[in-house]
Amino acid sequence: MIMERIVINTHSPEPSYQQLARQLRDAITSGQIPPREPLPSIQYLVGETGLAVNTVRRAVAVLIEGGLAYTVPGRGTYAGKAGT
Amino acid sequence: MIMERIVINTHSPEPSYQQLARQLRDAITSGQIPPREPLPSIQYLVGETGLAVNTVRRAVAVLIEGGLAYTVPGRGTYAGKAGT
DNA sequence: GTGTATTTGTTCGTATGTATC
DNA sequence: CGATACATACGAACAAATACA
Repeated sequence: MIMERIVINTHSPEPSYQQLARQLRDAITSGQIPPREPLPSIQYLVGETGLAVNTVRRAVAVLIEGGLAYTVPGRGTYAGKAGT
Repeated sequence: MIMERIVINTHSPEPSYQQLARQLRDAITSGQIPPREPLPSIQYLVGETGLAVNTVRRAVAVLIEGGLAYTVPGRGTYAGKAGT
C-alpha cells in the first residue's frame, strides 16, 4: 500500500472531503502513487481517516472528475487515466 | 416556477440522479430555464421527484460541475454561469 | 461452478452549520 | 429572530462487478 500518513483536521474550515482529496491528489501528482497503481481502498481510507464512507467516496469522486484517477467496479480505484 | 414535469423511473438502469441531472440540463440548454433564472429548489425537487435530498443534491452538483448552473449560498441555484 | 469476501455504485434518512431574506 | 436554502457529514442498506478458494 503506497501512501503516507493521511491527516484530517476536523476543525479546519477546509471541508474534510477536500482535505482528503487534496492529500490523495498530492500523492498522485508527486508520483508517490504511480499511474495504474491502486489507490487505497475506500474501506482503508475510512479506517485511516476516521471519516464516513460517504465522505471518503466524495473525496475520491473529486479525483475521478479531475481525471487523476479512474475506477474499475469490483476491483478498485487507480491513479492516472483509464485506457488501454 | 419554470420547469416541466420531472419523471424519475426507479426501474431504469440509469441512476436516478443522472435522470434528474439530464432533465434539468435539458431544461437549461433548451432555454426553458434562462440564464440567471433560479432552478427549482432542492426541497421542491425532493417533493416533485420523491427522491432523497442527497440524491437531488447530487444531480444538481452534476450541473454545477458541468458549468451549467451556479449556487448562491442562502439564495438558491441559478442557470448559467456565475459572474457579473 | 459455487460460494464467499472485497470493492465500488446508488440511495435513503438525519443532523448540524452557514448564509440570506 | 424565524423561515428558507444550500453545504458538510454521519450512518445504514442493498446491488453489481470482481477476485479467489
